[in-house]
Amino acid sequence: MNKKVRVRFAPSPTGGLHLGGVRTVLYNYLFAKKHGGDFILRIEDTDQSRYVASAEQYIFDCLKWCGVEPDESAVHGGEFAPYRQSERKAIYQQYAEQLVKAGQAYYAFDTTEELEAMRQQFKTHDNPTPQYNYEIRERMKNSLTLGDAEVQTLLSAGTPYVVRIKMPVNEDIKFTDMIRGEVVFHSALVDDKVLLKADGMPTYHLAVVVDDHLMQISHAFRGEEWLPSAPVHILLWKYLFGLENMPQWAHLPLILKPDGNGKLSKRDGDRLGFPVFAMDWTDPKTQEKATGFRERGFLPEAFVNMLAMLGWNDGTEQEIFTIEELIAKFSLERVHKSGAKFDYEKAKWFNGEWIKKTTVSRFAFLVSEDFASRGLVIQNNETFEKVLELVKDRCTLLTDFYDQAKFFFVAPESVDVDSIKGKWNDEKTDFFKEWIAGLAPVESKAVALEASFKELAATKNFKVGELMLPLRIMLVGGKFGPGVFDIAELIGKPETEQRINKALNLL
RNA sequence: GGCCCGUUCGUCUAUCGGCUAGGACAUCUCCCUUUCACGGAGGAAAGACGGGUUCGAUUCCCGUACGGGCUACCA
Repeated sequence: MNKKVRVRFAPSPTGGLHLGGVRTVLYNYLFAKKHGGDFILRIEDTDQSRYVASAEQYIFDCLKWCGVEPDESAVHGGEFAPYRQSERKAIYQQYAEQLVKAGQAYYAFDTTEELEAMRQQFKTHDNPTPQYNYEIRERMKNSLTLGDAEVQTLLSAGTPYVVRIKMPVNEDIKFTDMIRGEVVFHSALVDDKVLLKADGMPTYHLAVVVDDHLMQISHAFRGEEWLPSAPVHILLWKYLFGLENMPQWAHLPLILKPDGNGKLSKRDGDRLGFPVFAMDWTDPKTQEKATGFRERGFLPEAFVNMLAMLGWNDGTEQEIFTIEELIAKFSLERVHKSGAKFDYEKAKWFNGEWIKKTTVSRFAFLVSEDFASRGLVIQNNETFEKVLELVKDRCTLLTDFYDQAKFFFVAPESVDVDSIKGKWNDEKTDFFKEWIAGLAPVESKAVALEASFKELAATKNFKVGELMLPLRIMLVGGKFGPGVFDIAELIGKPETEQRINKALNLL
């Protein structure tokens, strides 16, 4: 390994960025940073008709939020620009031509209808989906079966064509995957994949090989779903740039649906009620909306931590890692081979742990934004942070703070007096009136409030227990929240008095 | 159908031939808390199956079964 470590991620901008994608980026990033290398972001806008600039921006925003920004990309620049496939079109065409000239690829003029007819014709019970392979290509309309003159005529007439790779008839194609070890494919079982489409754009197969070479990629990470097409890429490397220059491959295990089986899809989020995208995402084509982890109230540190553990661990029992720790400890040898079902409950647990260990000032602003979006504008940041500190142990998502802390700023709309009505009497009413009247007009500390409360209860022969729940319900509205006297201290005497009186009227 | 990959508690996983199979999430019980959480203690819960190799297999090999991925002019 004498090449500088250089990895890349190549998202399709129209697909958003979901769990599997973020994890691939993350492993790329961790590996590059660990080895002092670079992380490049290339955009797979192969289908120009669907290319949307805002969707590309979305990818960058997600990576920025996650803290795994690329060193080089269409927005960051760098020595291997351009980074959008659409802007590299001519480069791919040149390599496709080179392959055709060398007899390693060929022009194919078959129309969609002709391909469909072929599939119908050769379809059998044992072979439901006939492939355009070494046998079939002899019976199709391409530069292998047509004479040179005819091919030239078609070409000069502007007949649409694609370039297909010519798979060898009998060859074992093997390579060593960094995660799976040696993998062998037989060339006869792989079809003649399209390399260059009729619109002149490359398919992923050509683009990935050409760009990995030109961008000097040393290690290539991608999902396991790409494993079956690896032989095409290996062959392309052999033909174009030499196997000795090929990056090392790592095929990552898939992230699976929590229920049943299969790859986690965008749909599963809606169906099961959890996010699958890093941030809120609107499909540019269908306008379908999907919520993101960020908007659901996840801290990026927790999101990244959770994703890192879905397919890797350091061999110890540690589960909470900072990104720096992940970089230091990440190793491909410890990446798992089998897919992992996504567990939203565990994801929330990670977030709860991160909220607990993070100082509130780090996310106070985010929470205040959430409050504001629900119509509660925070005026005093100092008390706001005190409140967050008080309730943070009860929150697993940033959006939980609203329900847990709302009553500090506005009196509860509904007060659950039913819970205490049954055992209520005039003596209790008198107790509360007397207690509140006896309080110092300015601020009182929680301990002082508690002492005076207990003292008065004792002189009036009440058990403190009979009065604590009523006080809580008066101030909070229900049976939840942190210590009552902490609440009373923070909301201040006038507000405390008001809430008590309001509740007494209801009783 | 074909090819490829995989298989330890419900879920995520540890184990690189010696295992009373460990941890975490979820679940259950108890404790703490004059609320709800947090926290603490404990319980139940796993090596797909069949053959080898070996003194000894969860671990290595081979079959079988099951699961997944791919099988487009999508990535």
